[in-house]
Amino acid sequence: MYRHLERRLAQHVRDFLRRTYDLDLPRIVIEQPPTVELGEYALPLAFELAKKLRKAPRKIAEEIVAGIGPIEGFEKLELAGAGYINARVKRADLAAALAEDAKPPVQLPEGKVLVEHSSINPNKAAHIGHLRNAILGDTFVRLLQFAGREVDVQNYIDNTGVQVADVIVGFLHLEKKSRAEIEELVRAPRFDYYCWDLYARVSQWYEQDKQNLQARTETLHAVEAGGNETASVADLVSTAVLRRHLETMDRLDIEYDFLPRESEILHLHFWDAAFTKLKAGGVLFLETKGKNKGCWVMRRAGAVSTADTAELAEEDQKVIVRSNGTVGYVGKDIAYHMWKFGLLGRDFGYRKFYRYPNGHDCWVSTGTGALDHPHFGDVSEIYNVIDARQAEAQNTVIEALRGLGYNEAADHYTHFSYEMVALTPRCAAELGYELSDDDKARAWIEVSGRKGFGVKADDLIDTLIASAKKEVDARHAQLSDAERLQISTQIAVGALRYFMLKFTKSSVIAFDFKEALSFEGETGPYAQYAVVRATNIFRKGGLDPGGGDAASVSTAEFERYFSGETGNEIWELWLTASKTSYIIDQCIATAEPAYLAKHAFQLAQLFNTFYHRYPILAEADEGRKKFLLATVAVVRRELVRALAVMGIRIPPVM
RNA sequence: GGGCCCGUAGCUCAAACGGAUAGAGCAUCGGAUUUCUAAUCCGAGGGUUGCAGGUUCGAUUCCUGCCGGGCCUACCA
Repeated sequence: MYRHLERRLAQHVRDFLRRTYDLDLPRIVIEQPPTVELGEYALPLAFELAKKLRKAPRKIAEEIVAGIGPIEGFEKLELAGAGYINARVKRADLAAALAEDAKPPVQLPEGKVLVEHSSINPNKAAHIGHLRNAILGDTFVRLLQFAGREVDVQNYIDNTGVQVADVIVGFLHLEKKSRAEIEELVRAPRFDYYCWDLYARVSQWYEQDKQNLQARTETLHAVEAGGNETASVADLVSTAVLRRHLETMDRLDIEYDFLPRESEILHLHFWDAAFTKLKAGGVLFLETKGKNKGCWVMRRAGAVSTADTAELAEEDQKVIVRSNGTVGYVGKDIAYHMWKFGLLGRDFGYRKFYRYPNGHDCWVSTGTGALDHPHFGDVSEIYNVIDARQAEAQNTVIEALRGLGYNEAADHYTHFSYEMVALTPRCAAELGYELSDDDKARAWIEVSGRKGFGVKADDLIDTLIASAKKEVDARHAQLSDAERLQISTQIAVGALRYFMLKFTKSSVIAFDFKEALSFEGETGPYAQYAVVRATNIFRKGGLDPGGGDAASVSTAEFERYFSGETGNEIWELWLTASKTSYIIDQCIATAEPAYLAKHAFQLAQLFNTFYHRYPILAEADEGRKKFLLATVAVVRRELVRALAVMGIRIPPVM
């Protein structure tokens, strides 16, 4: 509702400026006044117009306020300060619309959206860095779905890369395991933990003797080529680890629709199709001299030089095809992204891979697969949730699309970039890692899968559940253990998801158990608890928490209860509740889910203050009680909604 | 060397296109509970927004330079 009124206000102001001053402003800036007493919207545009109109800002503001006329849904406009125009909405009207959950129609862009996230190398257990990726990605999916978009969720699986080859080297060369032994291991619980340790050992083994790197090269070639025993073992191992990753993410209610794998990008010759187009389009150039002689190269994204591709200096070149004829990962990524936009002219085979407990199927790519399958790819917009370190590679893919003339696609390609999760030195020490003096002085230390340095995702989730369970056990001894465990899990997931979302994407998270395990203050459980309290009011009162019997407050009653100081205070709660879809729009437009986390916290905070100040069931005045109940119903509904978009559920009790 | 990001309270972070008195949480100190559950609420202290210039009616935000930190800059992915 809030965003609907904002648009109407902007439209009226725009019309007025055109009519009165013959001015066309592309953007009408609309803000929020510092306090709700001053109104619901603030327009600083008089300052901006002062120069153009050669008048004092106050004078312009006066003219606008006097001349704009009535606007549906608004009480009036007011002049404030040195030239602000504050708009007051008709509180009762907005509240009535909110109480009945009115949803003004919105225009949606055409076409499907594809979100790629997680994309964890299937050679070891997932860690906290992967959790940030998956939680950001999954939340963005939910944001888009809330806004009404159709979304494909993809998780790219690099099952033929160096990292998988390394762990296979571990099985075959270090441990000299037979296929039967590996098959046995794969069936053990948390097989990904085994790989975590083995992968770290392989890295050490390489460092002991550079000769050992020979095994990596041979193994990688065998895995890429396919159709041999090594590749078959690699498939066995990477598939088992992948399954573990899906299980881990499912604990957080994160699901995928499709898992495109690099093995199919290779074996279905996606690259050949892309290569032909890239050569024909002049995007790639065969270097004939210098360091990159014999390689097909393209302009590196961000290269300053404006020279032709053929004349680029070495440092501005990005090697796409090596001199031995093999293609690097950026090349494969270009082909994959042409497929995403339906520009490649080839498709994967598909088969079902994993069924979630709720019955949803996750598909995987294959050579020749099922005839009957959902249609993936061929979308109009994509978001790639990939950490900031890969910005240049992502931009190179975008430039390749542009170079081929696919500007429409390039314009709708968003690198959803976020910073890494690192460990505080204290956290690293707690985990038993030996730190150099240099490391001890740092603000954070980067997680490293190669060194086996990090916090594993399942370990963190287990710790959170155990910590929540202690609290739940102490508070709800009458419940069964299974019930207490389920509540603890919901709290743990709420805490973890909120923790990963409360930071803006550009902020490095310096991970610390103390903070992550907190259930108080600005946390997920704080917001969950507010909903549980709201629900309790209805339960104790024998009422429907949906607020069906509370939605019958008349406009006149709303007007009465929203006046005065108390009215302002409760109005602020309603106003904040009305902003959920507005905030969600902002999150999508800026690709920043943290705004929603802040919003949910703010709403929960206002509710807790309200809850403390107004005893509702004890309210003697029936009309006022009905109004207070309507307040709780609306706030509860919006809070449940906002949390659901963040993938956070509400426990029955806390 | 070049490119990108960051620097805000003791700590961890906010502040949408430049806007009204820079806000939260944690920590510290002081209060609130026979109540719709205290995983809560109220209050207090805590800031030269890294430094120096510039643009502007107005700068944490934009521009330039400097200081400090991180990442990228492989015929790895």
